[in-house]
Amino acid sequence: MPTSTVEQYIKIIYTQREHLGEGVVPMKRLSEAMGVTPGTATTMVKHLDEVELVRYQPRQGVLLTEKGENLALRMLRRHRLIETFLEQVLGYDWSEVHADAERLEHAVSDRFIDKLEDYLGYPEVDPHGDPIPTASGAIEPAIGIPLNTCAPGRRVQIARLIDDDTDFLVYMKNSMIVPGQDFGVRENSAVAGTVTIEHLATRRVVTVGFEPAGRILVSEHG
Amino acid sequence: MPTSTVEQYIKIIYTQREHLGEGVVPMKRLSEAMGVTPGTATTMVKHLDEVELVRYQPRQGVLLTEKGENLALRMLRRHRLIETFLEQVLGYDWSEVHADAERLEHAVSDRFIDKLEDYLGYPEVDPHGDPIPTASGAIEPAIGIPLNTCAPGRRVQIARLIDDDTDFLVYMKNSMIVPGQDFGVRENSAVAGTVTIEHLATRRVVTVGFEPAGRILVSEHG
DNA sequence: TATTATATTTTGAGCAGTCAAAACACTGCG
DNA sequence: CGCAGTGTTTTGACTGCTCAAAATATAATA
Ligand SMILES: [Mn+2]
Ligand SMILES: [Mn+2]
Ligand SMILES: [Mn+2]
Ligand SMILES: [Mn+2]
Repeated sequence: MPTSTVEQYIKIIYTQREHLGEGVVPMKRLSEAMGVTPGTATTMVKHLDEVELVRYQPRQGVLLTEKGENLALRMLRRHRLIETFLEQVLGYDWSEVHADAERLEHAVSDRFIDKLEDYLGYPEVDPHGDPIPTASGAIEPAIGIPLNTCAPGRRVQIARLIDDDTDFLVYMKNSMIVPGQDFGVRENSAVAGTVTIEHLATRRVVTVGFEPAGRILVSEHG
Repeated sequence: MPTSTVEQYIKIIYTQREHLGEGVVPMKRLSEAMGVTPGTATTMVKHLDEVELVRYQPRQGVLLTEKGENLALRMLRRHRLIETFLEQVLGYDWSEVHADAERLEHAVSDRFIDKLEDYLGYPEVDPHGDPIPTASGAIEPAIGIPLNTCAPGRRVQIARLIDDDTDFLVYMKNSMIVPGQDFGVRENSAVAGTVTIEHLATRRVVTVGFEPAGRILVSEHG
């Protein structure tokens, strides 16, 4: 059985790879996402290669094997079902759900997760809009396009927020930027590096920087 | 913050001490309950003494300090609320609840536990009849007297079962010996080393050995 | 092409927790 | 008292994970 540390590395490699869109995950990126020195990540990744969870190309980076991908999806499933439970059942604030899930995901059994999923009524996405893999490892393609690619005049609905950073989530929540809310794009200025949107229900206008706007995923409609 | 290992040692020292009734907990007992060699327990206990969680008397045994007792009660609270959740909400079988709680108790936050307690409606005992400490560390004295001290003719109600061993619990459950059930004591023979009781609702008769009968705690009534 | 900056790997060390086995210290007899 | 049995502590070693800092490779720039 993999240790919690191994589980965490594998999950991070999966999500970083998703972030990147293509290619291998370089060590700098991995070590930063893990909060660990680069040397530590190198050592670990060599070990993960030994046990066939990743393929490690020295001086290039790392990729999940089939086996690694399965483990990653199992972890994502755990993480997201736990988040859903914390929010919907225990009444956690939407933005404080992440830290607790980060630890619980390594302590629960498969039995726990399957019963929890049943109790929750087989939700398809977690509170941040991320899709929840099934017990067999199937996952819906994550929906949404980055807000910073949307032209002025479009109407959009918030679909997902990348949920790594609590401060980011708190800020977005205070600005009504949560999954399901409808906005109109007012301005999208590459030179100014900002995107301005208006919350349709409250007419409230918010301006966010280009980088954070990339972590707000929306579906265009209308 | 204490590690999970430290949490586990402290919790075990508390429950072993409770089992013993009085005096210090000797190393053999501790190491067996922890599933660890005696040398390991000695090393650990010296460290726990350093950080003021226990008082260690070499060649005698170990006792919790005030600080250690607080931690123990916090762990017991976690363990028992989690067990209650697994049984009442997720629908775990009464006898398979323990193993999962054993890991989860080290991964949950205080926020989690307090919200869970609220969600469960502030239960007073867990599925095995063990009292649940409050957030401030208060605990009801454990109720019940050992079944092997009950005279023939008495009517008793099952109050608690010592929940360390799954096989024990499964057997008791199959014999209707679960908290809340009423029995009549038919025989209590020190020479034979057995106690025979009859389940009043079904007239079913069960005989158990003296040692296991000591782990069945009942309240006499009627 | 030579130089510099950056990413990566290697090396040596440390911490928490564990075991096996040897050394030691107390029973309680005979 | 002396000795055996049992419980306890000590010692040396190992695993998993980590860091700091030195060594090395690659990419970028002048
Ligand atoms: Mn995690
Ligand atoms: Mn999420
Ligand atoms: Mn435990
Ligand atoms: Mn219990």
